[in-house]
Amino acid sequence: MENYNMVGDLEQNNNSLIIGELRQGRELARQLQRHLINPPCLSQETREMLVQKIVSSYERTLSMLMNSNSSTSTSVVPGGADYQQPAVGAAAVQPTYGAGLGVESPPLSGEDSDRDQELKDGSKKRYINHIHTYIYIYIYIERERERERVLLLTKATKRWTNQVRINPATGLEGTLDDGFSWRKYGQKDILGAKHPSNILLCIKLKYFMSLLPCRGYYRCTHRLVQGCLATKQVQRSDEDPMILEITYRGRHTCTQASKTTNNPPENQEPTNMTTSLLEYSQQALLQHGSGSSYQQQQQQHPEALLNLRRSLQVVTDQDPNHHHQNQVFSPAAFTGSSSGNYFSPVANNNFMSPATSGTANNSYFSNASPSGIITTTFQGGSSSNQNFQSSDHQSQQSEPMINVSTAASASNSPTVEVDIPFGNNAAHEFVQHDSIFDNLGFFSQFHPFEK
DNA sequence: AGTATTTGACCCAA
DNA sequence: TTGGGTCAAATACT
Repeated sequence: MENYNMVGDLEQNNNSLIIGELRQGRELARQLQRHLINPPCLSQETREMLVQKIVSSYERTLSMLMNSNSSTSTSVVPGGADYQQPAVGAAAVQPTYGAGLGVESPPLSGEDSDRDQELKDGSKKRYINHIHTYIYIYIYIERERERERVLLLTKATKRWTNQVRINPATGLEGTLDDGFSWRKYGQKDILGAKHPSNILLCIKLKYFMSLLPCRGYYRCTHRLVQGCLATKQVQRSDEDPMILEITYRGRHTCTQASKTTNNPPENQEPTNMTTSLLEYSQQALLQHGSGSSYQQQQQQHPEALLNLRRSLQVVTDQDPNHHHQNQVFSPAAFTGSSSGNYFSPVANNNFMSPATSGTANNSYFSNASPSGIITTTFQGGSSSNQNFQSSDHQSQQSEPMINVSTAASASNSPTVEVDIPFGNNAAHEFVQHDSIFDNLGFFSQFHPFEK
């Protein structure tokens, strides 16, 4: 009897402690909630301290529960004369919690077994509720942290812009491959754009392949796994539709930053970007000259070209056999980096020979002019322009092959995918050009049915 | 099946 | 209210 009372007292004490811990945890969570919902008035350290306190509180509670369970399972005999059922609050912390933690509960017997089982189930539910609450708080805190990080990135980090000029005579001049892998997460129309955004209107106005003025949003592929917050936006320049603006934000903190020799972390800043691009291009030229990707692409090309041609064939109402120019590309053949729709603007263009290009006319895609100008400018911080004249390229063994494949999104926003396989860094980009074909000279080069 | 892209909806600051 | 930026379900691709 005395022994039971002693155990009961100990249990009461333990329950009180547990309840106290839970209440403290709840209060801490409420504090944190207030500070997260209201405008931030706590430092990151204070928040982390609060979180740590909450975690500690729950850990202590769990520890007590475990102890409580182990002690009662060995010394308490349920149903004893002086055995006191815990108070309502304490019921939530009875030894039966142990079941939820994988700890065996004391065996039940006699008439009280059903009643104890009910208590056990109720306690388990409350326990699970506590755990859920904790998890919710944790998730909420983590989300807030992430939002804060992104906000910081948006407002505080440097931005710089890399501009790539599209030469009407030769196609895209330059690389959009910066050595990093990106994942597109959004696209928006650019308001106030000078060019029509309605694709039907584009067709009426003979804006064949006139692409919708929009901005693509990209983030580092490793954002989720490695928390890399680097982002970039690709859009056509408002001043010059033949210039693509690639605006970068934030440094890469992922493993790419260290692995990508072309773009070491410090070169993510505007000051060194030009140098990086120059070195990058030169290295790419060398890699391409001895690389095996060229052969591979040679083999891919005929089929790809057929796909391209099929996609360009649009039958009109007037003449089913006539290939009309003022139509939209079929999306299917042009999406994806591995579609392999290669055609090069460079002179040395063996892989575009008629023998392997099906019925497509080689002249549509090959151009006598070698690679022209890459205009690289930076905004914010230092600025510089770097022109890569064709002579630079000709001095190399081989020129970089520029894969320009056309693509159309489901939103009727045809895009031009520029895939420049520079060595192993053959990242691809989808770039919006809404007036590439406004220029008839440029248009005529890429349209295989009007020459 | 796993991964990437598209795209309408949503949030928020100006 | 509007526009920039992001989310996330649907879809496409490999």
